[in-house]
Amino acid sequence: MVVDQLDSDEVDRLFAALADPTRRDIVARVLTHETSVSVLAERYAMSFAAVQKHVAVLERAGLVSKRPHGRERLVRGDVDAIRAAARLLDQYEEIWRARIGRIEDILAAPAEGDSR
Amino acid sequence: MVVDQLDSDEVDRLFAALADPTRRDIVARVLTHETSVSVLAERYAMSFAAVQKHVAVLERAGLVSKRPHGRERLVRGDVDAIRAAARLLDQYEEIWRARIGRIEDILAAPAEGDSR
DNA sequence: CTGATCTACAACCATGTAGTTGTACGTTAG
DNA sequence: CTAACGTACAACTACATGGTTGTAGATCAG
Repeated sequence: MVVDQLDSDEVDRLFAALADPTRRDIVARVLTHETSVSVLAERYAMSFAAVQKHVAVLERAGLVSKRPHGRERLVRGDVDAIRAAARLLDQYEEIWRARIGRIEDILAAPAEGDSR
Repeated sequence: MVVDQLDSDEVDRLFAALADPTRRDIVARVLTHETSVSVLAERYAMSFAAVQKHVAVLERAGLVSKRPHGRERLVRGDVDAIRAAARLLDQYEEIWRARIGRIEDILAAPAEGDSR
């Protein structure tokens, strides 16, 4: 299990990595099948090197990891990174819910200085 | 409520907008307080125009919206966009869980050709 | 061993992004 | 009315990013 406390740079890399359709597709694929980079590359209308770069971005973000298998590198998705991102978003929703509480406080309090 | 079906470009904009610490901070702030752009700008060590641009990025991503209030524009966070992003991530986790099912199938099946 | 395959990496180009400053315009305060 | 304020937008710089091609090192197949 991965440490759940992400610093700002890690969050940057996480969301930035997810902000590209090719990379999201790669993540979805390697979450189910561990796949070599070259097999991945066949699926996309770009060069092998371009796919390699996308994988590197995902790896720096912690969304995938590679392991050597003979001459190929098998890429596999890391669901923990996705959960960490999801937790982040949940925290924003909690901030939002806290606001509701305050509004209800305001409504519950009798209007002071209601100078309309 | 916002339409929940996001196309690829919208997802790109969503995650890209979240991939910046200043923008995440702005979102957190305006989720609780509706805040003018100039008041927001005081909080960050950059020019007013730079903050304005960040707000514009967030707006294009659907994470905030602006409403005119006299000469100022009040920015408020939209939690629906955050929920949409969270749902996206949940879908990746579901993809991952589906893989588990398949692994269990493999384990359940008697080993064929178990040539160790 | 030799050739084909998979990967890594560097160099390069085009484009987008984050920041700046400057200008212009509507709105509020006095 | 005039001055100050809040915003919008354009132009510019610096740098990151997504793509390319080319080269080189490991590893596998025959």
